[in-house]
Amino acid sequence: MTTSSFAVLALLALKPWTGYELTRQAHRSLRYAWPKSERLLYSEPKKLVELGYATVRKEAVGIRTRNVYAITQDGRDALNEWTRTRTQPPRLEIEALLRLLFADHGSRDDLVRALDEFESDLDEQHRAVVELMASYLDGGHPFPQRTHLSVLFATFQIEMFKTAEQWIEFARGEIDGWPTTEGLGMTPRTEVLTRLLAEDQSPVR
Amino acid sequence: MTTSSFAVLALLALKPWTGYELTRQAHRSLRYAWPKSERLLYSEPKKLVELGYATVRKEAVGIRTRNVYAITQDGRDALNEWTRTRTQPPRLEIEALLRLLFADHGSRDDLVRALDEFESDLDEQHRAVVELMASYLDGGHPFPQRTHLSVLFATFQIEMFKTAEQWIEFARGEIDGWPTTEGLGMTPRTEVLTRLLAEDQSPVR
DNA sequence: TCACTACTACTGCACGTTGCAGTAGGTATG
DNA sequence: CATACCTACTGCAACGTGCAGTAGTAGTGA
Repeated sequence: MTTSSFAVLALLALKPWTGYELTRQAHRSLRYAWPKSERLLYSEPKKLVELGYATVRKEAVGIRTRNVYAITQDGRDALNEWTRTRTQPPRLEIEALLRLLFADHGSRDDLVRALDEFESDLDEQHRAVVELMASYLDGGHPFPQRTHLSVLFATFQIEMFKTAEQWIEFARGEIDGWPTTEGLGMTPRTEVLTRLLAEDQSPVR
Repeated sequence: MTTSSFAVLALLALKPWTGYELTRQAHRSLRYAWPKSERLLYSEPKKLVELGYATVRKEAVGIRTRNVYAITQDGRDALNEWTRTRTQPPRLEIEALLRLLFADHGSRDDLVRALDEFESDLDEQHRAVVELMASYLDGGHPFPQRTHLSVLFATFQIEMFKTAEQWIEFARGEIDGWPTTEGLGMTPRTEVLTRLLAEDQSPVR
């Protein structure tokens, strides 16, 4: 059982889903905390069935069938045990920052473009969360009794999006003042920033 | 060539490294933007050699040898081309938030503990960055001419750490007001938060 | 000088995960 | 009736991780 298995198990604890529905639901609700491929979302419930944590039922849709997965009591027990285990450390993959770290191998325009792309990726996700919150106000939550959890999670997302977007604006300003991406080193401005950071102070706000 | 291949290639562009040194350097400098396993860091340079982007030289250390990898001109060209390609969207894996989303399957204590663990993981990384900045002030950067890039990157990290830590404090306060993790739904307080978020405003600060 | 420990320096392997191609029926629209 | 999009998967190669295993090197103190 991996964390991804428990993520799927937790979805099954809400209600039975078909494989396809699991991919949709994971895309909507898990994507920002635990992003997993569609492919995996089709494989995991099969593993859960083998372990006795879920059951499958074949359902007819015209000539075709689909798999409906449901959690078992053993599954609920396993889920409850999982909540008592140590949480894994966070893991952030941000290619735009990798580009920044090695920006001296490309032009200033390349770096600025990487930041632009980062910003538009964030904007897209940011807007989606804001819209989701608006829909909750209209009673649009699929599991109304869980709204308090979704909203607290959304608070985290909005905070992070805003901070990241502010930093991008800040970074653009800094880079504007660079004659090139290469070889600048510890300029007076960079020293000011380093000094602030060494005292754990924010140069952005 | 994956993004990870380019990450290793970018390290080789700085200077030649042994396999072991690559794992150390990736741990120090790439971990927060592009976290990769030690295992991969040993495999990637071999692939680069096969592609003609790097060379290996066996170096004797007593009875044993180690592999020293160096970038080729083809490698530098490939690296420069990479800076012009589309940046991948960011990807965040935060198990603590997954626990929050499904906190109704465990106790309130479990949820609070998950947040505590999240916080201590962040704290550890946060402190490491602050210390790194202090060391830069003492001229401790291994590639002094690249300090401006490292420091701008560190600015991002500090901003994100501070924001995440503030949110954790906020979340603890919210959860304190919950009688249980389960079934609360759209309470008056949650509605206040939802309304703020739907208007893209921060409930935290 | 010798035991011990920590560091250096990897490799093999099983398993988790992704991306993509392929397959094909169902449903709504004009 | 065509066609486009949605539903509903599976197979497979390749990417990536964690862990066990192997073993030489360097430094410390007894």
